[in-house]
Amino acid sequence: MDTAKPRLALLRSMTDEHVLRTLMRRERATRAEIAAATGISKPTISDSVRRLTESGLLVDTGERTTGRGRIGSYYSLATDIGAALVVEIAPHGVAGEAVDAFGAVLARTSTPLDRDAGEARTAQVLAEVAGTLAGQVTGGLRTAVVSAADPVDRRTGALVHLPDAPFLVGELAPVPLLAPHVDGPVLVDNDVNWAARAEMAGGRATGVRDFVYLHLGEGLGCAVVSDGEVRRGHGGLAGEIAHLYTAGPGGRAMPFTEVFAGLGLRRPSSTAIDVAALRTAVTGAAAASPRAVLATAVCGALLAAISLVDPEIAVLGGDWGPDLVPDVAARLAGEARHVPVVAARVTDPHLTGARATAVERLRAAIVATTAVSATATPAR
Amino acid sequence: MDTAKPRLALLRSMTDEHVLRTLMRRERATRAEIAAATGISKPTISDSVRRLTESGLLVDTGERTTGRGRIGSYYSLATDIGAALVVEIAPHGVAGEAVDAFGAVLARTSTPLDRDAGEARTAQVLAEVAGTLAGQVTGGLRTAVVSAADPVDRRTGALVHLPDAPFLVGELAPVPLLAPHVDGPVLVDNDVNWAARAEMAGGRATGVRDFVYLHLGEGLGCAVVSDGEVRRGHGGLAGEIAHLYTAGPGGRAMPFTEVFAGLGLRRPSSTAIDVAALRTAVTGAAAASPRAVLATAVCGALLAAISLVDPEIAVLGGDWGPDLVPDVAARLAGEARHVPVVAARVTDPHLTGARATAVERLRAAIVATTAVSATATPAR
DNA sequence: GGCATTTAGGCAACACTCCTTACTAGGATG
DNA sequence: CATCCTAGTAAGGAGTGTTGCCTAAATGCC
Repeated sequence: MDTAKPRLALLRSMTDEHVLRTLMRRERATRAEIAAATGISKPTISDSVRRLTESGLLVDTGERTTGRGRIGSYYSLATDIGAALVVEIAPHGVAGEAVDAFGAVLARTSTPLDRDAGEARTAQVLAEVAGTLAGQVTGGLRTAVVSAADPVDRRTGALVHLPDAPFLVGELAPVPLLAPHVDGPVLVDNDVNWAARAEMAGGRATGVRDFVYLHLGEGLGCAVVSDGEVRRGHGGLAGEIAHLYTAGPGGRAMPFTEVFAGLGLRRPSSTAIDVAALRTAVTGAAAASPRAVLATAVCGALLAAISLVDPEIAVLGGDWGPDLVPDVAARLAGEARHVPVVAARVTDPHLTGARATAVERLRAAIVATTAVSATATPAR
Repeated sequence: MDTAKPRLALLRSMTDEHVLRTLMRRERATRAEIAAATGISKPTISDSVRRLTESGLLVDTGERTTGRGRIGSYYSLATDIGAALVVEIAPHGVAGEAVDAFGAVLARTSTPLDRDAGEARTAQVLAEVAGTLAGQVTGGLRTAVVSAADPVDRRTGALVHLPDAPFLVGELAPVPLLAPHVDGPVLVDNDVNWAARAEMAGGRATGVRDFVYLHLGEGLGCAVVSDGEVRRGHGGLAGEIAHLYTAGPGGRAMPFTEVFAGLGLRRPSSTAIDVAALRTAVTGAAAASPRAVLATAVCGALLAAISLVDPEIAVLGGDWGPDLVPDVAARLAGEARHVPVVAARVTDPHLTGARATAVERLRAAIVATTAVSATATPAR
């Protein structure tokens, strides 16, 4: 049954949720202001504020209203209500933030890493970042959201290595590493998905409920957004397009990743794309050919996405994705089905996307403190 | 704000919903039975049943309990509470059903059509089927769910013709055609998506939340199920894979549909696949070659789906899809990423899938009769 | 300076919902 | 015929949210 059992306590917890969510948007407010904002009557709001203050979630800030009329008391969320951890794990380093329920960044830290620092070192740095930030917030970390530059197993949150794709961060399991510092759930997803969420909330895909975000950098990735949500698939590997068959040099069908091998655009003894070499090949005057080959290959991947997910637009991101927008758009326009192709806009999209989700989840955790439990009492 | 305003009327409507949904599962029940099933107290249930009876949604059936103890009265949904229309539009004819809130089929009718009956004739038959069924149910048709053997525009519900794909049913707009006979919303989706929903609810994909359903018949189609829902994409064209680039004869990259043109497996002067010819080519002893080409092409399409949506399994349906399961499975097993490939199981999947959704939507419409409106009263 | 105005908040009464705890009704069971 | 068992009812209570009126205190106008 999806409808909760009707109990008076349910109404009360709904009122409390309205009050809390209002104060997550407004920083501070008097009871009369909360009543006006929610449409709930003043006595009911007063009751709720008294309850929430007693349970420690709200505090009287000591500030008082000025201006005409009776002086009112301002209330706000308690300062020890907790924070959320946001972490970005990339081959070049680990960056972390602690954000509060308003979305404000309370603390920030980052540690650079050598390209081949190794998994043990990365794990150590990740734990250090979490520990540092946990020590800087009152109320502790109540949830964590992690962006990792590798595919993520949806169930365990661990990073996974796909054959013929670069393993940038390496064998790493963020969930157990963060558990000592975070008192709550840890959500791990790959950086491409976070970038797509960032574009959806304020970037080129604002308000778009169905689109794809193609990440073209050292690795190849794609985020699939359907009905307003990033879809991760059964194991979390949705959008891992390295093995997608596309058109390579000479019109031959081949996995996307092999197109780069064929063009000699891979880093030495690696499956990672050599971004510098690729840019040179693409910008060189006499180099019309590799550029056209790449545009065709990208176009093939886009056609697969168009066929399967019917996006409203396609966003190209990553180190060299935006450079190819005109070529891909022109090439795609000649196909039977096509969509607008635009370049990604959000800078630092991985942290930006993860931050918004972290705030959401922190807010949900706070609200859940007062929510009536959904477990129905056994029938008699 | 996603949380409704807390009002006492909300609790009451939740109680009413519990009562109604219980009687949608049980056909008839006494108030004490409803109380036991929902966990809500007997007096509250009695109140709710009185309200719902007065408003005409429930009726005292006149039946009485037998056995020890005081005699109880059985209640059930009113017979004039309405029904849902389920229609399947295919090139070979139009089939329709009227189903009640229990999922029982109240009436059924079908009209065969010639292959080239034309759109006007199809529209006429559709309206006739709806009119016939509307006249056979008390309470009228409160919603309709339509399965059509062509791509469907998600916003308008109209059938659309994609280039280089067969247009089996033709230019048809079911929504305005059904409007005179249905007092409520009309949902149109293509037959492949309904088949996938049928496999999800009792077929090969029972309980699977992420999978793809490949329809291989006269046309080529695919249903994408992510997080337990069929994803339709921006315009409703998700899964229209005719133009997906895959590997054709000689390892050349080409749109899926052109593979069949290259093999001479299209109907004369048409973009539709010649299923009879295909089966002959595939079962013929000396015909190992076209069979391998087809398996490879299907495998390419599957790889695209695996890359983009990460399914748990792949289901092959359609006229000749199940025949190719062993070949495709073997071919796919050699790829870097693969999933189990199984044959579709549900017979008559289009009506089966649509029926379940129709019942769901009918139930929701009935419950909405009593629900408190979500529109908050303006703040004062 | 005096006074009406304005606004936050408190209080009391009310309406409503659900629950608990009896209690009643009336056929089965022995 | 006494007892048991069960559906339903009645009464009372606890706990919501709302309305309407009141107070307190600062502002602004005359």
